[in-house]
Amino acid sequence: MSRADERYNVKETEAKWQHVWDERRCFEVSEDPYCPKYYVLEMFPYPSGRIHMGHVRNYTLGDVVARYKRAKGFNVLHPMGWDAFGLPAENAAIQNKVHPAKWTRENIAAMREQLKSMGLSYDWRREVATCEPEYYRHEQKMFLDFLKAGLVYRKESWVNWDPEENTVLANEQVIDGRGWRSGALVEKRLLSQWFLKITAYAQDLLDSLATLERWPERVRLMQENWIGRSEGARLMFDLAGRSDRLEIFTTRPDTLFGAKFIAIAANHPLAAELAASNAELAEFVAECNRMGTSEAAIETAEKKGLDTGLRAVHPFDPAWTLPVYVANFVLMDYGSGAIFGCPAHDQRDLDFANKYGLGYTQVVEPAADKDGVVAAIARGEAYTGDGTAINSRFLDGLSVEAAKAEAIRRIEETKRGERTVNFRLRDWGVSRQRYWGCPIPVIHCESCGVVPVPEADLPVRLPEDVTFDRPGNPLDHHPTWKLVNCPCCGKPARRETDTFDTFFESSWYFARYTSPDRADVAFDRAAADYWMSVDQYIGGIEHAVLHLLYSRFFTRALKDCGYLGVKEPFAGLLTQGMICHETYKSADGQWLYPTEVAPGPGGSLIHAETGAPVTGGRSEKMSKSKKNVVDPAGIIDGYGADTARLFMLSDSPPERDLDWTESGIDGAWRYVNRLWRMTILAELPPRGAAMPELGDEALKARRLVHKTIAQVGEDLERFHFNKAVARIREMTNGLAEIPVGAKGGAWVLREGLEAAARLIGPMMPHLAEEMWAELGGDGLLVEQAWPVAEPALLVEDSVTLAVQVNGKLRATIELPKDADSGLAEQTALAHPQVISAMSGKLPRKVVVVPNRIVNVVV
RNA sequence: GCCCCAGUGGCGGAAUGGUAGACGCGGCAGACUCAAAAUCUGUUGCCGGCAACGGCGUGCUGGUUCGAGUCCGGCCUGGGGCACCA
Repeated sequence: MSRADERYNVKETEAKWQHVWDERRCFEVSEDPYCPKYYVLEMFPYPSGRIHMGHVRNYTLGDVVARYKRAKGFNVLHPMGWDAFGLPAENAAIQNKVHPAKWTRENIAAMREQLKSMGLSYDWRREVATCEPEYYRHEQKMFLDFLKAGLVYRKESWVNWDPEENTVLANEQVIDGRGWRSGALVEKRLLSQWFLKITAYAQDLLDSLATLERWPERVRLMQENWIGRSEGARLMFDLAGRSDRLEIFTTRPDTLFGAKFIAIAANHPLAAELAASNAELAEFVAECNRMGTSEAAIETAEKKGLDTGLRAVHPFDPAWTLPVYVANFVLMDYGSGAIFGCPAHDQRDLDFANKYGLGYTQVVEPAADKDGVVAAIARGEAYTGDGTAINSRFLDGLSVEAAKAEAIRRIEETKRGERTVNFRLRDWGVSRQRYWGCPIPVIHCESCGVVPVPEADLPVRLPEDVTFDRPGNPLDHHPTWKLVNCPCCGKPARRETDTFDTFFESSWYFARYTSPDRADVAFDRAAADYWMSVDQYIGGIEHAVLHLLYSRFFTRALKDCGYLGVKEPFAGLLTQGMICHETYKSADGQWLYPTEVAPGPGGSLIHAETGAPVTGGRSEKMSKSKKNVVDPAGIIDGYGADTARLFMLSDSPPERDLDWTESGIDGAWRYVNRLWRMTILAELPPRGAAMPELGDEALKARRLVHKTIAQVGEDLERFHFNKAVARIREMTNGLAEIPVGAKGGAWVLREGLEAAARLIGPMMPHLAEEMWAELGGDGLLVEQAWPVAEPALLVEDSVTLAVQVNGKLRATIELPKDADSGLAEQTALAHPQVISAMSGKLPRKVVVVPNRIVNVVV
C-alpha cells in the first residue's frame, strides 16, 4: 500500500496522544515563582450525565487558550470539576428512584470519560465535586465566618408554595401560575430564611466594574443595571387619622406637586394590617400573592390596585391628602415598598391613574413643544424628559435637577426625610428547602435561639439514608438527622434542615482549585495568592449577572475574612454563544431528532425509517424538549475530537451563537484529513537543513507562512478563533500551490508544515502532535514554544489604493508603500477609468488617505 | 413589562469610518474512475450584457461625513437575563 492510500486513523491516534500526555504528566502544574502564571478556567458543568455541545464548545475554547498560553511560556493552571448539587438530582430521585448521590457520582464518572476523549489539557489531579463533604465542609466554615463578620442575617421572605405537594417551587417549576408536577395553583408563602449581605458591597461591586477591562462591555452594563444605583429621597407621609407614618422612596422629588396617589406593595405591613378588617382588600392581597415571585410575572401582569380608603398627607401641604392604594406593581423589595404616583411624568403612574380616574397635573414643562406634551399626556403618554418645574409653588422655574435638590433641601429642613441612595440589588437569599445541597451549619435551640454549629463539628454531613417517597424536604423527614443537642446549653435542639443555594458552591470553586487537597482549609493562602485572580474565565452569557455577581461578592467577603488577597475573581471574561440546530417536525406535529430525519427527493425531508414527510423549522438553541440535539459522543466517536474542536472554532466567533450543521462537521473532517495527507505525502529536505536560495514562488509562500504566524498569534490573543482557522487554511492552501520543482519550494513546504502543526496545536492537538512526529520534530509538540514570525518577511513594498469618485469605487492603483499624497493624487487623476467617471468635470476636492484610498470629489 | 445583545450572498461568517463578501459550507462545470465515493482544478452576491462594463446591494427608516456594514436618532425581527434551573 502506498502512503497515498493510507488513512488517518483518528481513534488510534487520538487515544495514543492522550495516553502520552497523561503518562508524561504534561498538564500537571504547581506554583513556580520564576514563571509567569496564567489561570484559565471554564465554567464547571452540572453533571447531568452526558456532555452536550455547549460543553464541547466551552471546553474547546478554554483548551485553546490554555495550550496557547502554555506555548507562550506561561505556567498555566487549567482545572476541571463538577457543580454537583442541584435540583435535577432530586428530580431523578423522584422519577427513577435513584439516590441523588449515586446518580450524581455515576454521572460524573461518565462525563469525565467523555471529557477525557476530547483531549483537554486539564490537570485532573485538581478535580473537585461540590457534593462531597471534602468540598462543602469549607463553605460551611465560610458561612460561619461570614456570620461572625456580620454578613449573614435571617429574615422572612416569600417563596412559591405548591399547596398540593407541600413544597417550595423554583420559578422554573411554576408554569402559568401552577406547579409543574401537581398543576395546583401556586401561592406565595413567607418563610424565615438566611441572607448574605451582598448589598453591603453594592457600591464597590458597581465601582469596580470599571476595573474589569477584559470583560465584555455588555456584561458590565448588565451588572450595572442589576445593581441599579439610584439617587433620590426617602420621605415620610403622615397618614390622616393615624399616628404612624408611611415611608416612601422617590427618584423624582421634583414632581411631588404632581402627586395624585400613594401606592404600597401588597405585602407591605400596612396592607396586611388593613386587610385584617377589610375583606375586599384581603381578597386583593391574596390575589397578588397568587402571582408568583418572579419579577417578569409581576411586571407583565395587568396593573391593578385597590383604594384602602386611607389618606396620606402631602409633605408640603397639610391640607392636601392623597388616596393610598395597594398596587400589584409596587415591589416590597425595592425602596420601602411604597411610592407616590405622579401620572404626568411616569408612564406606569399614568396608566394607573387613567385606570382609576385619578387625574394628573403637569409639573414639568419642556423647553420646546409645550403643547405636544399636554396632548401626549392626554392620549396616555407620560412626559419623562427634562424641563422646568411648573404648578409647583416654590419649585416653579427651576430645572428638574435644581428642583430635585430644592425639594430634598425642604424635606430635610422639615425633618420629613432625607437624600438617599437606593440600590435595586437585594440581599442574597441562600436558604433552600431541599435535600441535595450543602447543609446550613446552624442549630435551632428553644432556649438559645439560632446557634452556629461549632467548627470542630464540621462538616455537617448530608445523611445518605433518605427517601423521596413523600413531598417536602427529605432532610426534614429524616427520623434522627435533625435531632441534636444544643452546643450552648446541651438541651435537645433541632438542626437547620435548609441547604444552601447551589450558587454558593460556584462562588468559590475557582479558589479551591488552587489547592484542592487541603483538608484543613478551603485553600492554601500562598497557592491562592500565586494563582488568583483567574486570568481568563469562559462560559455562557446566561451567567452574565447572577453567578458572576455572586462570585464577585463572595470573593470580597472571603478577602475581608482573611481567606484571599484579591477582590475580583475573574480578571478576563469571555462569554460564549449557544449552539443551535435546525428543528424538525413530523406531519402530526411531533418533534424529531436530527438522526430520525433523512434527505428526501427534491431537497425535501423525510423520516429516515418510515419515509413520511418531515418539515424543517428554523434553527434554535439545542434543547431536549425540541429534540434538535446532536450528541457530542457520536461525533467524537465518528470523526474524532479534533474535528469536533475545529468545527467549534472555525465557523463563528465565540461570542455568537453557533449553528451546528452536518456539512460543517464534514468540512472540518475533510480539513483534518487534508492536513494529514499533505504532511505524509510531502517530499521534504531533512529537518534543520540550511535555507537554500528561494525562487519567487517559494519566497511568496514563505512570506505567507510568516504573515500567518504573526496573524494567528494576534487572532488567538483576541479570541478570534474563527479568523485564526481561516488564516491557517489560507496558509496551507498557499503551501499546496507551490509548484513542483519550484526553487527552494521543498524547504519552504517543510517550514510551512512545521508552522502549521504548531499553529493548529492549541485547536487540534492530536493531529498536531501526529504531524509533528511525522515531520521528525523534537520531543512532543505540546512542549514546543509558540513560533515567531520573521519581521523582515512581514513588510510589503507596494500597496493597492482604492480610487473613488464621489465615494464610488472606480479604480485601484498600485503604489510604493508610504508614497506621498501628491503622487497618489496624480496617479489617481491620470487613471483612464477615473477620467471617464469624472466625465470632464474638475475635481473640487481630493481626499488622500496614505496607503488606503483616494477620493475625488467633483 | 424592564435591562442587554444580534441582524451582511443560498448558508456560517470577514472587513482600525476608507476596495463589502477573507476563509469555509453549499451549488455549477471539468479532471481522475467501468461507475460511484473520495480527491484535485476552475467558477460562484444579485440584475442587465457575448464581453468590456454598468446598475443595485450589509433588517427598515432618517441623519452626520469627501466616504457609513461600522457613528447618531426612530422602528422591525430574533435571542439572553429578570434574583429558587444551572
